[in-house]
Amino acid sequence: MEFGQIRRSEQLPARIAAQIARDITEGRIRPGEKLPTEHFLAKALGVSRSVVREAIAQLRNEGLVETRQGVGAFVTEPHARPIRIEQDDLANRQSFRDLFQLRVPLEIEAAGLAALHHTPDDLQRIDEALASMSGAEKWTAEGIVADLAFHRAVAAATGNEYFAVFIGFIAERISLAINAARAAAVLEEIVEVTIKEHVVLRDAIASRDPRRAREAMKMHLLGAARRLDLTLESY
Amino acid sequence: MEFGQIRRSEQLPARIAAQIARDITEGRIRPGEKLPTEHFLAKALGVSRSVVREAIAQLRNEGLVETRQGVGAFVTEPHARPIRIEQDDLANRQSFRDLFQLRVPLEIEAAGLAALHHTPDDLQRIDEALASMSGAEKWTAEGIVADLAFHRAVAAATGNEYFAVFIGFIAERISLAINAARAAAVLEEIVEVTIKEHVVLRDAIASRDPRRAREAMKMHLLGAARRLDLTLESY
DNA sequence: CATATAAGGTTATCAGACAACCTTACAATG
DNA sequence: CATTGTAAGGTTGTCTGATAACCTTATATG
Repeated sequence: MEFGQIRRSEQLPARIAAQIARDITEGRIRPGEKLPTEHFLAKALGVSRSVVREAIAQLRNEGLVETRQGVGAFVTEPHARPIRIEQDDLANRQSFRDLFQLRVPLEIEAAGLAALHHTPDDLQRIDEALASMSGAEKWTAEGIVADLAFHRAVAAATGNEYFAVFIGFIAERISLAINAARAAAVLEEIVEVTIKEHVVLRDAIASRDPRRAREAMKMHLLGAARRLDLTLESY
Repeated sequence: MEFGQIRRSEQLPARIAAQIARDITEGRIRPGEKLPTEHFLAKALGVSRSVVREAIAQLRNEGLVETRQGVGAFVTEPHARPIRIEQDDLANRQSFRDLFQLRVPLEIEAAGLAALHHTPDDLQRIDEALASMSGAEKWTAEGIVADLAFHRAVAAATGNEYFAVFIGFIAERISLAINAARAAAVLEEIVEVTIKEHVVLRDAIASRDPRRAREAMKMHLLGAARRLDLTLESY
């Protein structure tokens, strides 16, 4: 039983912002159109105007609307939005598999780059993460942190800032989804295999042979997919 | 002189949010640390608490902080945040190259999956993007939109929601950065080569041969990198 | 026709109050 | 002594009401 994972209910501004955002992204309010006034929204939604303002501030920050004092809030033309993946998004198996599948080529490439570019500091960080993982007796929060740290250390060793950002982002969400879906005891047998594969990967990176590192990462991820009962294409 | 383009002075919440965000991203307030209380910030900054709250709502929406009622606002871990890449971020060549390098394995994998999974609708959308691109006389906004549409259509044909999300995000940022960095005339000669490579890729996907599709995407992207004077590792 | 002013409406900010929640300290109980 | 309950103090979340700043439209004036 894992405490500290209880979700707090969302606050009013966030809920209202999400609802308006949905209306926008689903085309019910189109670019150039004006949102109802703050006063109207407050009345219609049964909240204070402050809450509406905070929601609109969020939408403005996301670039979904722009406000003109004295006139109103207008929906902007669609443009690039950040990538977000909430824990709820990965509750269904298909989405989880999709993200895992995305992870594979990224981390294989990262392994190859890490073999080419790692520094002694990078290797030390990889080793520290490995050591933390060996110490974890079970697939507990510590083990998850160590597994994440290992993958992040590999990504950082690529010397490419965006591999570090994207892999850190993806690996964390996958780990959290696994943790949310599994009882700790079930994962215990997986840890030993994972550590072995991590060691092989570490050694491959240290050998500065990118082909070997890529192969080791591929084996590790395909093994992880199998252990998670995920079917991925192979060719 | 462009009227209607005059920048409105930023509102107080946006300015305060930006300042706090700077303090966070520049390490003056670290992950896990608590922000000063709303009351304190309002007094220190000489604004009302509502303004502070709107600013914090923005930061919360950006994922930079999380708030706990009765306790305070805390800076989140970097990997808990959404992925954002602003156009400014790609103004320096190293960052642009890093993102391009990240793009390569993703789109190669996407080509393979698209070869396996595409539907007739997917293929039609790829063809429509190709047709739009052939019609563009120059590397104009239309050409950029068509190029993006092509890559997005390929990503959508994977049948994997996250390939679509991530590749769409990355390809768009790269296209915008290229557009910002180049005069239109300089890119004109690139268009013809790009179209040829797109056609080869399209045919490879349609053939349902993932190896051939991957090879075609690899050639296209490595060619694009060469044309952009980017040096990528090969192995 | 052009310019100035007034009126009405909307967003931006301010101030103050109370609700809900959290943390800490202290008292009561077994 | 350990555990449970309660009170106090502080913080965020929401509400109410007011004024400032801005925008648009209508009307008056030269």
